[in-house]
Amino acid sequence: MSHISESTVRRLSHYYRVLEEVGAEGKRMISSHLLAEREGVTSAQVRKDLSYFGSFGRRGLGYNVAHLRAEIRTILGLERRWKVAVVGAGHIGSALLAYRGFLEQGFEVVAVFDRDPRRVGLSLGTHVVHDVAEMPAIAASGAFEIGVITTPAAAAQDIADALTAAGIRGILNFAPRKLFVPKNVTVRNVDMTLEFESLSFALAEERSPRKRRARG
Amino acid sequence: MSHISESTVRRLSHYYRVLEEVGAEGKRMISSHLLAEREGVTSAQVRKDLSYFGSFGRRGLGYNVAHLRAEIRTILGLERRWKVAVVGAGHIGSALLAYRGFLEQGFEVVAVFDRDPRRVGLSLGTHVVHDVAEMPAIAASGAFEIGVITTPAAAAQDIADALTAAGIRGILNFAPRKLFVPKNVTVRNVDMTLEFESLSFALAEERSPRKRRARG
DNA sequence: CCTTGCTTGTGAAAACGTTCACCAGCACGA
DNA sequence: TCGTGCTGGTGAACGTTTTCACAAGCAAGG
Repeated sequence: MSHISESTVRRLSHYYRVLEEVGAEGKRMISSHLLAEREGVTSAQVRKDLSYFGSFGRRGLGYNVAHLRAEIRTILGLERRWKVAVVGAGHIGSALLAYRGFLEQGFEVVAVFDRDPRRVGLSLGTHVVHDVAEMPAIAASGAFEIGVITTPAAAAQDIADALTAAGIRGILNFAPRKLFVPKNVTVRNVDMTLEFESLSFALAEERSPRKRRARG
Repeated sequence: MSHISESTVRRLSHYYRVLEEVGAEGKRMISSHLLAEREGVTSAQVRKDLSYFGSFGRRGLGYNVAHLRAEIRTILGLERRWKVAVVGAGHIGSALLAYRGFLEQGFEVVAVFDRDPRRVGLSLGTHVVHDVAEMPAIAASGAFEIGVITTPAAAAQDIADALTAAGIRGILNFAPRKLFVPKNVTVRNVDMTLEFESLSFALAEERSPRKRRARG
């Protein structure tokens, strides 16, 4: 087991949230069954996911809420603080900056960039928008580890290239476009257009389910 | 083959985008190999995905770009126009309203709601923010088919309950919380917190890969 | 100490998704 | 007309993820 599936990692994030809630409710212990129920998965799934990283529970008792939360926090790399740069100061970039939840989770925006001269120099929350031309130098200086791309789709690949060239190995891409990056760079996508279309498919299908095709 | 996997649907959306680009470049035909290359998957995957819905290509030639695009458009249910309501007029909701790309893809925002009396009545782009208390009646009148939840996490489930009670069967959830809905309702999630954490895991792992646990 | 009731951790099985490999079929040129 | 080169469609093989099912282990109570 040297490779953890992305599904497992995503579920760990979910478990983490549930544990926060459950902890706030004052519970000390939680069983895999209860944890699973609150997340809409099976208890075996919970135990299997956790088993990839160690044995955190006690038979007959369940999991200690605070302890398991701390373990998952470490597994997800949330113990340390990640420095983030946002490239693209449009609507999504601005919304992201305004969301204060990230800081609490260990993500700190340290720089904002945009290509548009009319935006450069503007204040966005506590940040001043820098010219994207300065980005490579700032990235190469080690000022941040994660680049968030909130530019239009057409610019996204160029930005990704610039980020990777500057040594950035983590990219969160909000642009609706596939990014090609070197193997040692990790990209995660947030694509609401995709989700809208997936929803459209599900709703359209429900009304007129496809028929089994005749054998050709 | 009565069930199409979500992965396949997502890839269809991606193919659709590539076809738009390729069409704009003036190409008439495209092979599964080329289409696959531009999307970062295998050609067998492309052919398999499409085969679930019919035979759209011609052996020796490939796929007609305009035709395949139209087929996928139909498959995804993008031929019709979907009416959308946004619940939560905060940063994300506002960013969403400002994004004009949705209309082009067949999604039209017809109403915006918020609970906060200070926001109700405000103009957001071409929309006036309504009180969320009016939402159930408007939803039940059939004014929209898709509800987008951009409220804080704590309110998300209540909104989802209200939407489903009013007959809405498609929900796009931006709140970082699992929504429980009846079986005939489809939920898709856009969760940037999750993606940040997944990225954090990948970056943390890269630096200190887990060791194979000793057998217990 | 021993029994009872509950829960974890995990091999094995099942389900699911992806890739392979090859036949069928088309255009083109000789 | 026939051969060549290329491409789609698809059953089968493969790999991965999820679920099942049960032994191992802990707490509590008598």
